[in-house]
Amino acid sequence: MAERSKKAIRREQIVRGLMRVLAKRGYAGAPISAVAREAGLTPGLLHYYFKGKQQILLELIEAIQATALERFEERLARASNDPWKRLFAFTDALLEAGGSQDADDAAACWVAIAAEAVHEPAVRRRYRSSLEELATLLRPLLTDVLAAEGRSSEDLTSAVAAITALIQGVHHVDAMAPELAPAGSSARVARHMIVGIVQAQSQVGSHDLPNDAGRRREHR
Amino acid sequence: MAERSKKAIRREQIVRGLMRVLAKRGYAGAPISAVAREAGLTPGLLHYYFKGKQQILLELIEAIQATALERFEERLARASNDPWKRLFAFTDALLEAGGSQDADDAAACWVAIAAEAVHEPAVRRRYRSSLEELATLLRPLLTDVLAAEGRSSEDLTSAVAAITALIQGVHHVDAMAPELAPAGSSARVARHMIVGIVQAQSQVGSHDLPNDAGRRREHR
Amino acid sequence: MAERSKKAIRREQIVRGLMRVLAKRGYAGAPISAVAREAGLTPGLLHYYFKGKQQILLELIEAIQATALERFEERLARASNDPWKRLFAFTDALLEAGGSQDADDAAACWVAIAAEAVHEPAVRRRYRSSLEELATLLRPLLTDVLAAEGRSSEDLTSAVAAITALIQGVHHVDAMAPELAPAGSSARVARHMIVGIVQAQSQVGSHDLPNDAGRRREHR
Amino acid sequence: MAERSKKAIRREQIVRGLMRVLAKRGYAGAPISAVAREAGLTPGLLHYYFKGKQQILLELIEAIQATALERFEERLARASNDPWKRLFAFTDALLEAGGSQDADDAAACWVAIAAEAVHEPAVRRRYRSSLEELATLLRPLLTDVLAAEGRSSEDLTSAVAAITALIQGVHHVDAMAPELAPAGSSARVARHMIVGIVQAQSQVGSHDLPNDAGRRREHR
DNA sequence: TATGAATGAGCTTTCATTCAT
DNA sequence: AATGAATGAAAGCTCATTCAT
Repeated sequence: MAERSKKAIRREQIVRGLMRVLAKRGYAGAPISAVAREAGLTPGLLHYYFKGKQQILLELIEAIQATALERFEERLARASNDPWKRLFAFTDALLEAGGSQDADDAAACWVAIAAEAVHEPAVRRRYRSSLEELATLLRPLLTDVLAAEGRSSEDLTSAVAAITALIQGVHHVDAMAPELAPAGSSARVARHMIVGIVQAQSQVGSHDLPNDAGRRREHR
Repeated sequence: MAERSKKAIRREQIVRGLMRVLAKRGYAGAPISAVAREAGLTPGLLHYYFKGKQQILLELIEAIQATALERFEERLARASNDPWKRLFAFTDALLEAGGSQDADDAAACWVAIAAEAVHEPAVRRRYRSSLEELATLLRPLLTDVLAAEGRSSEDLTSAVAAITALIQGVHHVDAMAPELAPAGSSARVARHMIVGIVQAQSQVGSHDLPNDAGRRREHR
Repeated sequence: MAERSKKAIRREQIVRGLMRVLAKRGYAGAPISAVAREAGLTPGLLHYYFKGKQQILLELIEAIQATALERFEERLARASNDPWKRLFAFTDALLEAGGSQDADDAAACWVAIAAEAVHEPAVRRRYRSSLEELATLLRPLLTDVLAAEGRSSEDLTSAVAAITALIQGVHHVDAMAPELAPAGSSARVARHMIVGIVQAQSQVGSHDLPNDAGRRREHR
Repeated sequence: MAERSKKAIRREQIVRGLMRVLAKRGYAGAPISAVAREAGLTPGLLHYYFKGKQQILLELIEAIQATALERFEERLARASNDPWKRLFAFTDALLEAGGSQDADDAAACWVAIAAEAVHEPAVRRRYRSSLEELATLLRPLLTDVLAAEGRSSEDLTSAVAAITALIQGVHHVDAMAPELAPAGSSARVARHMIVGIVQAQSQVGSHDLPNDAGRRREHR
């Protein structure tokens, strides 16, 4: 068990080392030697615990995802059975930023990871399965909300995709141009948007939206 | 004019070369030699027209932005004075994807550009000013819509940030996991979300959203 | 003649361009393009007037030498028939520095030229013939002084070499560590040394110098 | 100790590699690959032990200086307390050439180093401090000689600069046109000049040298 | 387990020179 | 005479990875 523990500790050390360097300097600016230095280890040792640099990145993706999902679990446990609260437990958990250095680092890393995913098949696979996992968790939460609001679930897929995209976009803007969005407002803004999506759901798909949107008001 | 054209043509050739390679292989995977090959030129010549690799990237950011804004201008010219149509001219222009190879490439590039922006100050500056330009264009469009809907503009900043984030996120998902969102649904989904945001505007800021959200409709 | 003149003017322009860049940035830091810019010409044109970069350097060596010898001629013309004055006309002409920008540039160039001469046979040849020309001019001047002082000319060769070395060394120090020698003192210091050499001449070659030097005083 | 030795040995190997290539081909003609080949190492390894090419050069400057000063220490240890002998221990140590391949290489290197010093601030700094170190060592030696000869030390600075310049110039001529000076005569010639300088010292500063010089002896 | 020396491939960039115009 | 676009060969440097210890 001490053996197993040592290995796990080392791997975690290394993954955290990559996270910190990646957040500050990007993937190309994160040579193994810098990651090793950040982790307090030597370059050679990284290859003892990981087959290659990419393996560390893959594990980082999992780690970031796992951390976000842990936050979700915690919030979910404290949430009542109210479907809205459960849904927001999810979005708040994923959009929590500025709270900790780790959360900020994770957001910055996520952008770098996405860039790698564009052209590295292995990274792309892992990255996609992260997105799919989020979608899988999100789907029942959203279904419950729609049910509670008396809406149909016909365009559920699009709504899930939209929320997923929104989450990515918020990470993006938080990492790159935090001054665009008032500090800490991300989660709150996202809640508004999601409320909007759910409200819009009922009209979606059957109308030419702009005209309809304008007319809807007139009927008031 | 032919003189001016020669230089401009070469630079455009090079920028397009970077765009294509960048979309497929990422920034680190886009060596000057590959960009030159893609552009049908020699590596040395790229440095004749550009001071360095980063300069090409900066020009690419401008080019992508310019192309998107051209699409916006076109749509705006064809749009009536209806504030909703004008707003959607903007979002549709920015989210149009799958239409052309260039548009898809641009979306993929945007992710790579963002990753560079995280740690390259010059790229970050240009990237930010792109986001700010979008926000600047978006603000009056959204203000008009809110006015037409009889809503206040008090939380305009957050709404603009939200839409900007959404656009980035959609590019992200389109580039990385297009199967999450049904083909070509991005622009339509975005319209729904924006309608939702505007509708949500009136309640924003005064209520604790999760609790309120579920009940809001019931009270109507 | 206008044709001939044009060509001569251009070549001089180019050589002066190299001199200025060479003095500031060294040979490796003096690309053809920079020389052309300094000369107000285009890179292609330099190769029209010179076969290659090295040719310009060779002509620069001649130009610097010619300028120094012109200064010598001028001073010699104004000097009386006093052998010492004629000798100092030579050393002063070669060590004049700080007087003009050109003279300072020339000193700095001379160091760069020497460095090229170490490994470029053609440069080395020209450089050596410059030194030999100086030696040739110096020899009769020194002979006359020795004769006037009633000294033998037996170690003339060494004395000439010594003065030549001193001139090079002064250029060296002037270019690199001007604060070591009080401003403008080079020529004056050199005069002192040369007086010393001539005075020492008579004892040179037959004694073990240190012992002798010490004893010489005792005999006073 | 073996650990310390390994690193020190490698660095010395590399510095010597640079010295040999530099002496033959100049700085621009001494690519890292050639230095590595000369040292029996691979190019990548040079960057493992040195941050860059310039760092190797800086270390070479120190090494050459250190070697010369070691020779000086040796000679000084064997010298009596005679001030002349001690002074000549210095000049002989610095002008010893033709004795070893290393000494010849060092002289040729010195010219290349000077050329770099003209335009590379870091090299210039190190080069200057070498000259200043020489001056610092030379000053007390010369002061003692002047005292022993009953001369004042009023123009000590100029005399030190003059001797320093002479040493540089002799290296220069030795490296470039050794046939100008009879083989091995450098040190001997330098002795003569220095004796001359010391003798000239007493007249320095009070007379207009050229006019006076010829007559000086006659008046005695 | 751990180290860090060593390698080699690959990158960006510079530049003398050529040449069509 | 003059331009400046184009080439291609090199250079310095970085870094993932391997491996002897």
